[in-house]
Amino acid sequence: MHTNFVVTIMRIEDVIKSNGTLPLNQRTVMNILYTQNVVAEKFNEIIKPYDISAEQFNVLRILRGQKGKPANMCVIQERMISRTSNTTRLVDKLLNKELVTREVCSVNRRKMDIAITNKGLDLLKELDPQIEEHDNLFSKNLNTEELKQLNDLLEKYRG
Amino acid sequence: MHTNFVVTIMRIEDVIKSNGTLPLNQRTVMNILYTQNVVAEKFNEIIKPYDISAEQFNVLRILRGQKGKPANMCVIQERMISRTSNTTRLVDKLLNKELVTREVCSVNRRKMDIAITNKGLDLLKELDPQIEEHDNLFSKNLNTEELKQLNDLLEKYRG
DNA sequence: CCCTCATATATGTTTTAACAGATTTTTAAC
DNA sequence: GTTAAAAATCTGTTAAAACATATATGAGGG
Repeated sequence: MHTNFVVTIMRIEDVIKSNGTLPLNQRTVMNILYTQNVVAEKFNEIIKPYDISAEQFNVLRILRGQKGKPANMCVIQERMISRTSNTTRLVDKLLNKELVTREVCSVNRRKMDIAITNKGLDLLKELDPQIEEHDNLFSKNLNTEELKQLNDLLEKYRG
Repeated sequence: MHTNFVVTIMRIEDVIKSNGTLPLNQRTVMNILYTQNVVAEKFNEIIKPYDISAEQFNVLRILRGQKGKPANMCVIQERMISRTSNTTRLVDKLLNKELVTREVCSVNRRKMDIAITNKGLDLLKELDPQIEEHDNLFSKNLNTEELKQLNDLLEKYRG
Protein backbone atom coordinates (compact mmCIF):
# COMPACT_ATOMS: atom_id res chain seq x y z
CA MET A 1 0.00 0.00 0.00
CA HIS A 2 1.15 3.49 -0.67
CA THR A 3 -0.10 7.01 -0.20
CA ASN A 4 -0.98 9.28 -3.06
CA PHE A 5 -0.21 12.97 -2.80
CA VAL A 6 -2.37 15.05 -5.04
CA VAL A 7 -0.62 18.34 -5.59
CA THR A 8 -2.64 20.95 -7.36
CA ILE A 9 -0.36 23.44 -9.02
CA MET A 10 -1.79 26.92 -9.25
CA ARG A 11 -0.70 29.14 -12.09
CA ILE A 12 -0.17 32.68 -10.89
CA GLU A 13 -3.08 33.76 -13.08
CA ASP A 14 -5.35 31.42 -11.13
CA VAL A 15 -4.07 32.83 -7.87
CA ILE A 16 -4.88 36.41 -8.76
CA LYS A 17 -7.92 35.36 -10.80
CA SER A 18 -6.72 37.00 -13.94
CA ASN A 19 -8.42 35.72 -17.04
CA GLY A 20 -6.11 34.73 -19.85
CA THR A 21 -2.34 34.54 -19.58
CA LEU A 22 -0.10 37.39 -18.50
CA PRO A 23 2.93 38.42 -20.54
CA LEU A 24 5.89 36.28 -19.49
CA ASN A 25 7.88 39.13 -18.00
CA GLN A 26 5.01 40.35 -15.87
CA ARG A 27 4.14 36.79 -14.98
CA THR A 28 7.61 36.29 -13.59
CA VAL A 29 7.43 39.36 -11.41
CA MET A 30 4.05 38.32 -10.05
CA ASN A 31 5.21 34.79 -9.38
CA ILE A 32 8.23 36.04 -7.46
CA LEU A 33 6.23 38.50 -5.39
CA TYR A 34 3.52 35.99 -4.64
CA THR A 35 5.80 33.08 -3.82
CA GLN A 36 7.70 35.20 -1.32
CA ASN A 37 4.38 36.14 0.21
CA VAL A 38 3.34 32.52 0.65
CA VAL A 39 6.69 31.52 2.11
CA ALA A 40 6.92 34.52 4.43
CA GLU A 41 3.38 34.09 5.67
CA LYS A 42 4.03 30.49 6.63
CA PHE A 43 7.25 31.54 8.30
CA ASN A 44 5.52 34.18 10.36
CA GLU A 45 3.00 31.64 11.51
CA ILE A 46 5.83 29.55 12.94
CA ILE A 47 7.62 32.27 14.85
CA LYS A 48 4.55 34.19 15.99
CA PRO A 49 4.08 32.11 19.18
CA TYR A 50 7.62 33.08 20.16
CA ASP A 51 6.86 36.79 19.95
CA ILE A 52 9.59 37.73 17.55
CA SER A 53 9.30 39.06 14.03
CA ALA A 54 10.97 37.52 11.00
CA GLU A 55 13.52 40.33 10.96
CA GLN A 56 14.30 39.86 14.63
CA PHE A 57 14.78 36.15 14.06
CA ASN A 58 17.05 36.91 11.15
CA VAL A 59 19.24 39.16 13.30
CA LEU A 60 19.47 36.49 15.99
CA ARG A 61 20.57 33.93 13.42
CA ILE A 62 23.16 36.33 12.03
CA LEU A 63 24.52 36.81 15.54
CA ARG A 64 24.67 33.09 16.16
CA GLY A 65 26.65 32.78 12.94
CA GLN A 66 29.30 34.97 14.54
CA LYS A 67 30.21 32.08 16.82
CA GLY A 68 30.78 34.15 19.91
CA LYS A 69 32.23 37.21 18.28
CA PRO A 70 29.95 40.24 18.55
CA ALA A 71 28.81 41.97 15.39
CA ASN A 72 28.57 45.69 14.72
CA MET A 73 25.34 47.23 13.53
CA CYS A 74 26.70 47.71 10.03
CA VAL A 75 27.70 44.07 9.81
CA ILE A 76 24.20 43.04 10.83
CA GLN A 77 22.71 45.34 8.26
CA GLU A 78 24.73 44.05 5.37
CA ARG A 79 23.80 40.46 6.20
CA MET A 80 20.10 41.07 6.43
CA ILE A 81 17.84 40.09 3.59
CA SER A 82 16.09 43.42 3.65
CA ARG A 83 18.37 46.32 4.42
CA THR A 84 16.51 48.67 6.64
CA SER A 85 17.60 51.84 8.32
CA ASN A 86 15.85 50.72 11.48
CA THR A 87 18.42 48.26 12.70
CA THR A 88 18.79 50.25 15.89
CA ARG A 89 15.18 49.79 16.89
CA LEU A 90 15.26 46.16 15.80
CA VAL A 91 18.13 45.53 18.19
CA ASP A 92 16.36 47.60 20.84
CA LYS A 93 13.55 45.07 20.81
CA LEU A 94 15.91 42.14 21.08
CA LEU A 95 17.62 43.91 23.97
CA ASN A 96 14.33 44.36 25.80
CA LYS A 97 13.75 40.65 25.53
CA GLU A 98 17.31 40.01 26.74
CA LEU A 99 18.07 38.02 23.62
CA VAL A 100 21.13 40.14 22.81
CA THR A 101 23.59 42.46 24.51
CA ARG A 102 24.81 45.78 23.18
CA GLU A 103 27.87 47.74 24.18
CA VAL A 104 30.13 50.35 22.69
CA CYS A 105 32.99 48.83 20.71
CA SER A 106 36.26 49.32 22.57
CA VAL A 107 38.30 49.80 19.40
CA ASN A 108 36.00 52.23 17.63
CA ARG A 109 33.59 54.11 19.80
CA ARG A 110 31.29 54.84 16.87
CA LYS A 111 30.50 51.18 16.60
CA MET A 112 28.38 48.96 18.78
CA ASP A 113 29.13 45.37 19.67
CA ILE A 114 26.01 43.27 19.50
CA ALA A 115 26.11 39.70 20.77
CA ILE A 116 23.52 37.00 21.23
CA THR A 117 22.84 35.88 24.80
CA ASN A 118 22.32 32.34 26.04
CA LYS A 119 18.63 33.11 26.18
CA GLY A 120 18.82 34.04 22.51
CA LEU A 121 20.71 30.88 21.67
CA ASP A 122 18.15 28.81 23.53
CA LEU A 123 15.33 30.41 21.60
CA LEU A 124 17.04 29.63 18.31
CA LYS A 125 17.71 26.07 19.39
CA GLU A 126 14.05 25.62 20.16
CA LEU A 127 13.08 27.05 16.81
CA ASP A 128 15.67 25.18 14.75
CA PRO A 129 13.64 22.06 13.97
CA GLN A 130 10.60 24.10 13.03
CA ILE A 131 12.62 26.34 10.74
CA GLU A 132 14.15 23.31 9.08
CA GLU A 133 10.68 21.90 8.63
CA HIS A 134 9.66 25.18 7.04
CA ASP A 135 12.64 25.10 4.69
CA ASN A 136 11.50 21.65 3.57
CA LEU A 137 7.81 22.43 3.39
CA PHE A 138 7.91 23.85 -0.12
CA SER A 139 11.22 22.37 -1.22
CA LYS A 140 9.78 18.88 -1.07
CA ASN A 141 7.67 19.74 -4.11
CA LEU A 142 10.82 19.83 -6.21
CA ASN A 143 13.62 17.31 -6.62
CA THR A 144 17.25 18.24 -6.01
CA GLU A 145 17.95 19.02 -9.63
CA GLU A 146 14.94 21.31 -9.87
CA LEU A 147 15.87 23.09 -6.66
CA LYS A 148 19.32 23.79 -8.00
CA GLN A 149 17.81 25.09 -11.20
CA LEU A 150 15.41 27.33 -9.31
CA ASN A 151 18.26 28.84 -7.31
CA ASP A 152 20.38 29.34 -10.40
CA LEU A 153 17.54 30.99 -12.27
CA LEU A 154 16.73 33.34 -9.42
CA GLU A 155 20.35 34.37 -9.09
CA LYS A 156 20.68 34.88 -12.81
CA TYR A 157 17.39 36.76 -12.88
CA ARG A 158 18.62 39.29 -10.34
CA GLY A 159 21.67 39.82 -12.55
CA MET B 1 30.95 47.56 -32.95
CA HIS B 2 28.96 46.09 -30.15
CA THR B 3 28.44 46.59 -26.45
CA ASN B 4 29.51 44.11 -23.85
CA PHE B 5 27.32 43.55 -20.84
CA VAL B 6 29.19 42.19 -17.92
CA VAL B 7 26.71 40.57 -15.57
CA THR B 8 28.05 39.52 -12.23
CA ILE B 9 25.87 36.84 -10.75
CA MET B 10 25.73 36.93 -6.98
CA ARG B 11 25.09 33.71 -5.14
CA ILE B 12 22.72 34.28 -2.25
CA GLU B 13 25.56 33.39 0.11
CA ASP B 14 27.56 36.29 -1.29
CA VAL B 15 24.63 38.62 -0.85
CA ILE B 16 24.17 37.85 2.81
CA LYS B 17 27.91 37.32 3.29
CA SER B 18 27.54 33.83 4.61
CA ASN B 19 30.70 31.81 4.46
CA GLY B 20 30.35 28.41 2.90
CA THR B 21 27.26 27.10 1.16
CA LEU B 22 23.82 26.94 2.74
CA PRO B 23 21.76 23.75 2.64
CA LEU B 24 19.78 23.68 -0.60
CA ASN B 25 16.37 24.00 1.04
CA GLN B 26 17.38 27.00 3.10
CA ARG B 27 19.18 28.46 0.12
CA THR B 28 15.98 28.35 -1.86
CA VAL B 29 13.98 30.14 0.81
CA MET B 30 16.63 32.84 1.09
CA ASN B 31 16.84 33.27 -2.67
CA ILE B 32 13.09 33.69 -2.93
CA LEU B 33 12.89 36.18 -0.08
CA TYR B 34 15.82 38.18 -1.33
CA THR B 35 14.80 38.24 -4.99
CA GLN B 36 11.39 39.55 -4.08
CA ASN B 37 13.10 42.21 -2.03
CA VAL B 38 15.24 43.35 -4.93
CA VAL B 39 12.32 43.40 -7.34
CA ALA B 40 9.96 45.16 -4.93
CA GLU B 41 12.53 47.77 -4.01
CA LYS B 42 13.09 48.68 -7.63
CA PHE B 43 9.35 48.80 -8.16
CA ASN B 44 8.83 51.16 -5.25
CA GLU B 45 11.48 53.43 -6.65
CA ILE B 46 9.46 53.75 -9.83
CA ILE B 47 6.10 54.53 -8.29
CA LYS B 48 7.35 56.67 -5.41
CA PRO B 49 7.31 59.93 -7.40
CA TYR B 50 3.61 59.31 -8.07
CA ASP B 51 2.81 59.11 -4.38
CA ILE B 52 1.16 55.74 -4.40
CA SER B 53 2.27 52.55 -2.72
CA ALA B 54 2.76 49.24 -4.50
CA GLU B 55 -0.46 47.93 -2.96
CA GLN B 56 -2.37 50.98 -4.08
CA PHE B 57 -1.02 50.59 -7.59
CA ASN B 58 -2.01 46.96 -7.54
CA VAL B 59 -5.59 47.82 -6.60
CA LEU B 60 -5.78 50.40 -9.38
CA ARG B 61 -4.58 47.83 -11.89
CA ILE B 62 -7.12 45.31 -10.66
CA LEU B 63 -9.85 47.91 -11.10
CA ARG B 64 -8.71 48.73 -14.61
CA GLY B 65 -8.89 45.03 -15.37
CA GLN B 66 -12.61 45.20 -14.63
CA LYS B 67 -13.09 47.16 -17.85
CA GLY B 68 -15.66 49.56 -16.51
CA LYS B 69 -17.45 47.23 -14.15
CA PRO B 70 -16.93 48.15 -10.50
CA ALA B 71 -15.40 45.61 -8.13
CA ASN B 72 -16.47 44.76 -4.59
CA MET B 73 -13.99 44.87 -1.75
CA CYS B 74 -13.88 41.09 -1.53
CA VAL B 75 -13.12 40.81 -5.24
CA ILE B 76 -10.26 43.25 -4.85
CA GLN B 77 -8.94 41.30 -1.89
CA GLU B 78 -8.89 37.97 -3.60
CA ARG B 79 -7.00 39.40 -6.56
CA MET B 80 -4.32 41.07 -4.51
CA ILE B 81 -0.91 39.49 -4.19
CA SER B 82 -0.88 39.97 -0.47
CA ARG B 83 -4.25 39.48 1.15
CA THR B 84 -4.64 42.06 3.83
CA SER B 85 -7.51 42.91 6.09
CA ASN B 86 -6.86 46.57 5.49
CA THR B 87 -8.42 46.86 2.08
CA THR B 88 -10.83 49.45 3.43
CA ARG B 89 -8.08 51.85 4.36
CA LEU B 90 -6.23 51.13 1.15
CA VAL B 91 -9.28 52.19 -0.83
CA ASP B 92 -9.74 55.16 1.51
CA LYS B 93 -6.40 56.48 0.37
CA LEU B 94 -7.23 56.01 -3.29
CA LEU B 95 -10.53 57.80 -2.68
CA ASN B 96 -8.78 60.77 -1.11
CA LYS B 97 -6.66 61.07 -4.22
CA GLU B 98 -9.80 60.76 -6.37
CA LEU B 99 -8.35 57.78 -8.17
CA VAL B 100 -11.39 55.61 -7.41
CA THR B 101 -15.05 55.97 -6.49
CA ARG B 102 -16.87 54.00 -3.83
CA GLU B 103 -20.57 53.49 -3.40
CA VAL B 104 -22.88 50.98 -1.81
CA CYS B 105 -23.78 48.13 -4.15
CA SER B 106 -27.40 48.44 -5.22
CA VAL B 107 -27.95 44.70 -5.30
CA ASN B 108 -26.37 43.78 -1.98
CA ARG B 109 -26.07 46.58 0.50
CA ARG B 110 -23.31 44.84 2.40
CA LYS B 111 -21.03 45.22 -0.58
CA MET B 112 -19.29 48.25 -1.95
CA ASP B 113 -18.80 49.07 -5.61
CA ILE B 114 -15.32 50.37 -6.23
CA ALA B 115 -14.46 51.78 -9.64
CA ILE B 116 -11.41 53.48 -11.07
CA THR B 117 -11.85 57.10 -12.16
CA ASN B 118 -10.47 58.74 -15.29
CA LYS B 119 -7.83 60.30 -13.12
CA GLY B 120 -6.88 56.80 -11.99
CA LEU B 121 -6.79 55.53 -15.55
CA ASP B 122 -4.61 58.45 -16.58
CA LEU B 123 -2.17 57.71 -13.78
CA LEU B 124 -1.93 54.08 -14.86
CA LYS B 125 -1.44 55.08 -18.47
CA GLU B 126 1.41 57.34 -17.47
CA LEU B 127 2.99 54.54 -15.44
CA ASP B 128 2.46 51.78 -18.00
CA PRO B 129 5.71 52.17 -19.93
CA GLN B 130 7.75 52.36 -16.73
CA ILE B 131 6.09 49.27 -15.30
CA GLU B 132 6.75 47.39 -18.50
CA GLU B 133 10.34 48.51 -18.34
CA HIS B 134 10.48 47.21 -14.79
CA ASP B 135 9.04 43.86 -15.84
CA ASN B 136 11.81 43.60 -18.41
CA LEU B 137 14.59 44.89 -16.20
CA PHE B 138 15.34 41.53 -14.60
CA SER B 139 13.68 39.29 -17.18
CA LYS B 140 16.22 40.32 -19.78
CA ASN B 141 18.83 38.35 -17.85
CA LEU B 142 17.04 35.13 -18.84
CA ASN B 143 15.95 33.83 -22.22
CA THR B 144 12.36 32.84 -22.89
CA GLU B 145 12.93 29.19 -22.11
CA GLU B 146 14.56 30.02 -18.80
CA LEU B 147 11.78 32.41 -17.87
CA LYS B 148 9.20 29.74 -18.50
CA GLN B 149 11.21 27.32 -16.40
CA LEU B 150 11.50 29.81 -13.57
CA ASN B 151 7.75 30.36 -13.54
CA ASP B 152 7.05 26.64 -13.65
CA LEU B 153 9.46 25.95 -10.82
CA LEU B 154 8.02 28.69 -8.61
CA GLU B 155 4.49 27.44 -9.18
CA LYS B 156 5.51 23.87 -8.51
CA TYR B 157 7.48 24.99 -5.44
CA ARG B 158 4.41 26.57 -3.90
CA GLY B 159 2.58 23.29 -4.45
C1' DC C 1 46.50 70.67 16.05
C1' DC C 2 42.36 72.22 13.45
C1' DC C 3 39.05 71.64 10.04
C1' DT C 4 36.42 68.99 6.88
C1' DC C 5 34.50 64.96 5.36
C1' DA C 6 33.16 60.27 5.91
C1' DT C 7 31.39 56.63 8.83
C1' DA C 8 28.30 54.54 12.29
C1' DT C 9 24.48 54.78 14.80
C1' DA C 10 20.40 56.97 16.69
C1' DT C 11 16.01 59.71 16.73
C1' DG C 12 11.64 62.13 15.25
C1' DT C 13 7.89 61.84 12.40
C1' DT C 14 4.71 59.98 9.29
C1' DT C 15 2.78 55.84 6.77
C1' DT C 16 1.55 51.25 6.64
C1' DA C 17 0.76 46.66 8.35
C1' DA C 18 -1.17 43.38 11.72
C1' DC C 19 -4.57 41.81 14.73
C1' DA C 20 -8.71 41.73 17.09
C1' DG C 21 -13.16 42.85 17.38
C1' DA C 22 -17.47 45.62 15.96
C1' DT C 23 -21.17 46.76 12.73
C1' DT C 24 -24.39 45.96 9.11
C1' DT C 25 -26.89 43.29 5.92
C1' DT C 26 -28.22 38.87 4.04
C1' DT C 27 -29.43 34.00 4.23
C1' DA C 28 -31.78 30.30 5.90
C1' DA C 29 -33.75 27.58 9.47
C1' DC C 30 -37.54 27.19 12.35
C1' DG D 1 -41.98 36.57 10.68
C1' DT D 2 -38.10 35.86 14.13
C1' DT D 3 -33.77 34.58 15.10
C1' DA D 4 -29.18 32.60 14.57
C1' DA D 5 -25.42 32.26 11.71
C1' DA D 6 -22.73 33.82 7.84
C1' DA D 7 -20.80 37.30 4.85
C1' DA D 8 -18.86 41.86 3.85
C1' DT D 9 -16.91 45.72 5.42
C1' DC D 10 -15.25 48.84 8.89
C1' DT D 11 -12.81 50.57 13.11
C1' DG D 12 -9.57 50.82 17.19
C1' DT D 13 -5.29 49.84 18.74
C1' DT D 14 -0.68 48.50 18.63
C1' DA D 15 3.54 47.29 16.16
C1' DA D 16 6.59 47.90 12.39
C1' DA D 17 8.43 50.16 8.08
C1' DA D 18 9.91 54.26 5.63
C1' DC D 19 12.16 58.54 5.35
C1' DA D 20 14.65 62.29 6.59
C1' DT D 21 17.62 64.21 9.67
C1' DA D 22 20.65 64.52 13.73
C1' DT D 23 24.55 63.25 16.65
C1' DA D 24 28.93 61.43 17.64
C1' DT D 25 33.36 59.57 16.44
C1' DG D 26 37.20 58.78 13.41
C1' DA D 27 40.44 59.68 9.46
C1' DG D 28 43.16 62.56 6.69
C1' DG D 29 44.95 66.92 4.77
C1' DG D 30 47.03 71.15 5.48
